[in-house]
Amino acid sequence: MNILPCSFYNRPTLTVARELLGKRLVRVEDNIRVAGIIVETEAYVGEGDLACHAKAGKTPRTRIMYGEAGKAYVYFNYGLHWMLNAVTEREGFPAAVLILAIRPVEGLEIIASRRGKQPKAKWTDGPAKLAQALSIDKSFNGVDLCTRENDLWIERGESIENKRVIMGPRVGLYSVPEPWKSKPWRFWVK
DNA sequence: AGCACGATTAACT
DNA sequence: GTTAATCGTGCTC
Repeated sequence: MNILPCSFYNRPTLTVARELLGKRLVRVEDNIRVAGIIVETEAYVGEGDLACHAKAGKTPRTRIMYGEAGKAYVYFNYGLHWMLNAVTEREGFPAAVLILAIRPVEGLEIIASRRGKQPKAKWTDGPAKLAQALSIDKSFNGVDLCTRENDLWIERGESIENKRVIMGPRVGLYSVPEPWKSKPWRFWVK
């Protein structure tokens, strides 16, 4: 079985964010695989991280992040967009890894049908773009990513050497105070 | 019940 | 570089 087990996610969030690079995000629609290699992630770590939604504590929205590692946390933003996260760390500690970008490798026709108005390089190079390309919305909030049952999981993929990995500040955190705004908790493949 | 704002995107100039 | 699109969430009254 190539699917990453829940134990993969039940570790420090920064470690999971780094190791998700090169893994294969898989979505199954009508028995057709739509998938891509993860090339960019960000870590959101606990109530103390003022960039993390869990800064507001346990609410209906953040409830999933307090649950078991290996669940999907999907939320709606800017009144338009869905974002996919993987919940990390032990139950009770709210943390997750946001999947920011993938490189499409399977189901290219389906992706093109949803993203074809844009050039290929921009099909899945943002969190809301890949959610649209893989048809991920609120119905996936809270689903288990560690099984084949929910038509959404993450598999082993490519090995990414450290020298190909760049770390930098997370994006889009306009009103987040320092030092959280500048924490180098974004990881991407060169 | 009302309000300000957001882990973005695409289409502008 | 700037900006509209668009609504759920969490906070205040």
